Amino acid sequence: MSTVSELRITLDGSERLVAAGTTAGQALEADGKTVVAARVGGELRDLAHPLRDGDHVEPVEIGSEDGRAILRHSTAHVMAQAVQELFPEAKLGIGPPVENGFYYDFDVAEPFTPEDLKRIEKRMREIVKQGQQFSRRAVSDDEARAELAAEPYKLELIGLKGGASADDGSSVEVGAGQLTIYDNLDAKTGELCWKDLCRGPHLPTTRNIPAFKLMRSGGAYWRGSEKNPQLQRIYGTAWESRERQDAYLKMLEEAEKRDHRKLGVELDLFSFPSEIGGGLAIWHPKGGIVRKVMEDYSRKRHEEDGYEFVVTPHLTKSTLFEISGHLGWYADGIYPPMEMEGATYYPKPMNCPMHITIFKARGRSYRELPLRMFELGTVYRFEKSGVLHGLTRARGFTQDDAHIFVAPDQLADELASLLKFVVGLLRDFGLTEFEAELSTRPDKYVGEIADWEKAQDALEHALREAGMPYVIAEGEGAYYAPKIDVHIRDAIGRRWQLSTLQVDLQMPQRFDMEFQASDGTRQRPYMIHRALFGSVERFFAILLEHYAGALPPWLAPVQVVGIPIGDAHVPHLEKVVAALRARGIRAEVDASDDRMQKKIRNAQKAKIPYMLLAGDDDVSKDAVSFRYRSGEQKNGVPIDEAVEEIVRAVEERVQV
RNA sequence: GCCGCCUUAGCUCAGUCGGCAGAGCGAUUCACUCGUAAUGAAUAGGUCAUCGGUUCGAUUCCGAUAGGCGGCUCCA
Repeated sequence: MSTVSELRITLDGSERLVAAGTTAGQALEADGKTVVAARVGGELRDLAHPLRDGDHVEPVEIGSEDGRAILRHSTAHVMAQAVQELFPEAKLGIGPPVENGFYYDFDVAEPFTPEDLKRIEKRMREIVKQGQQFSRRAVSDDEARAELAAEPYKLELIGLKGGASADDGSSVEVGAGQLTIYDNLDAKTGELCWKDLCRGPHLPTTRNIPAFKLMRSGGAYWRGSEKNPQLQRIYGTAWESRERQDAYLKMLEEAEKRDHRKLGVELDLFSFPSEIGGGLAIWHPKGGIVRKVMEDYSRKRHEEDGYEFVVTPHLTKSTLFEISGHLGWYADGIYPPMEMEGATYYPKPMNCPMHITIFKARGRSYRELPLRMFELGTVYRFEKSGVLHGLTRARGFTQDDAHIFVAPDQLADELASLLKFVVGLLRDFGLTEFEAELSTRPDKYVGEIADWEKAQDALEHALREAGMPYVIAEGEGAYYAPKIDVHIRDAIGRRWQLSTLQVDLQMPQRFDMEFQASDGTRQRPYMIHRALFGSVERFFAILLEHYAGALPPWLAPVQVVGIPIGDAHVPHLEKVVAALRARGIRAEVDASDDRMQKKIRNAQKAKIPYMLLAGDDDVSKDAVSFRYRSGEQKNGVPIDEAVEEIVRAVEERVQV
């Protein structure tokens, strides 16, 4: 190898000559605060990485996606250092960056307490202040084993090298190539303070961590498997500025306030009484009416779009789920069987076999296709107690489930129109941001590749027709079908998976479905599974959180409350409310003996869209005065006009 | 299901270093009749989650069970 005194590098697209031995950080003139790492030849590197002739160098800013991941990973190191200083017996698991933060797993005898977290965080702040340097050092496997002899989990990772996966986070610690250890060096003396097996890169020093906070701790299985020992995981967050961190914490606070379980109690919508059982909700009148409005609207739209309505029982003999294969593959999620008169019955976990049975009830002609069956079908799935989460993860719920049977040549068009239908309906509920995922054939699949490709092409065609942004999730499809999942973003930026469209290549075959084609031959239909809300309960919960409980008028359980200034004004308001009810508006008069101000407060807390006040002035003019949720008011509105305003808002499904 | 934390009135929570418990809101009743976020007063309401142990005595300490919450795993 010849020694060169100058290197030719490409910096942000333009060529430059720099002295031999120049680091990425020097070339980028990085101060370590804004630019915290470099991308050299497409790979993320420390700023201290020495450049070679021909390198392409780009800066990585701390606020970028990569920059934040590096910041969070470095913060995880600082946390692990603090933990091992305070708990010398703690063994290290892994500590990767994750969305919005990072975690590190530790094997400790006693789980961490909130007080422990405070002590750890305090020690971390000291380490950050010390400005310890993150220093990279390449080691051989044997050297690493010797240095980390006291870290059994790290030794296991060394053994895994190459096989490390992004799934369990282990790839953060060991890459496929050379092992590296990061030493934390004292800023003044250069003395070794701590070290960790790590692929990097890292921030230049701990002082480059602008803001962080420990969030919570909990148990976590080593490498994500129930069979492995349980470690203690500490979660933290870290950001490029105090402001960004505060905004994130505020978002979490806001999310907590919007928690549908909390709003469900406050607004008297639903509950999960323990005497009924975990994951089984009862709907109170106020929640029940919202549900009814949602379901009615869904039915109306389905009717307009050519669906047929079917109803199927909640229990079925085992036969259907034996044919479908669910009893073999998903037995864990199915409630235990009931034996009756020599037969075995199950509560149904899905509706599709029932709908297929309806298809098969008689011979079908190509003239009937596409045949679209819709049912608000209640299903029961056994979910482990630890996973239940309000209405979003329940044991009994109602799917807005449709199964569409098409001739093969109808698939593409049907999918395209389905997707438009889905988006249209979601928009009507006030959701505006959609993203889709197209999940393709997984490694373990059934069926013919040609069929898979045809189905995938049809799904992709549908996405383009609908103009929906999408990403391809390679290999993420179900074993029996590719699918489109539609995600929405709610008012505070959270992503929720909602609708799903699956092209099923298996069920028609398993159930030996067929229709008679125009040429008299019998052919197998394609089947599309389509849930739009996913489940009515879950969608309700998402809407409630999206709107923070302040549902738009068309969905609000009580749309109008009449508030009299004094008792004498009650009859006047009753007249107004009667006029509203005649137009289908859910309105009532608050004739309780609270003071008017208290009634306003109550209505405001109940997030009622319209308060209509009336005193002597209004009565004399045959008018009412509006108070909106915003606190704005509009006085002396003639009754007819007031009714029209409210009816219009409900009909147009606008938010107010 | 696993790890941790929690469970006191309908709701939100205080409290008892072991001596049979309190507030606010809500509910009920009475008075007040009021112009845009809480009128005042009175009353009712609790086997302190359940079961067992320690103790002269347990809501309080210990154990088990159930339910909830945060993670993990899972999510057809």
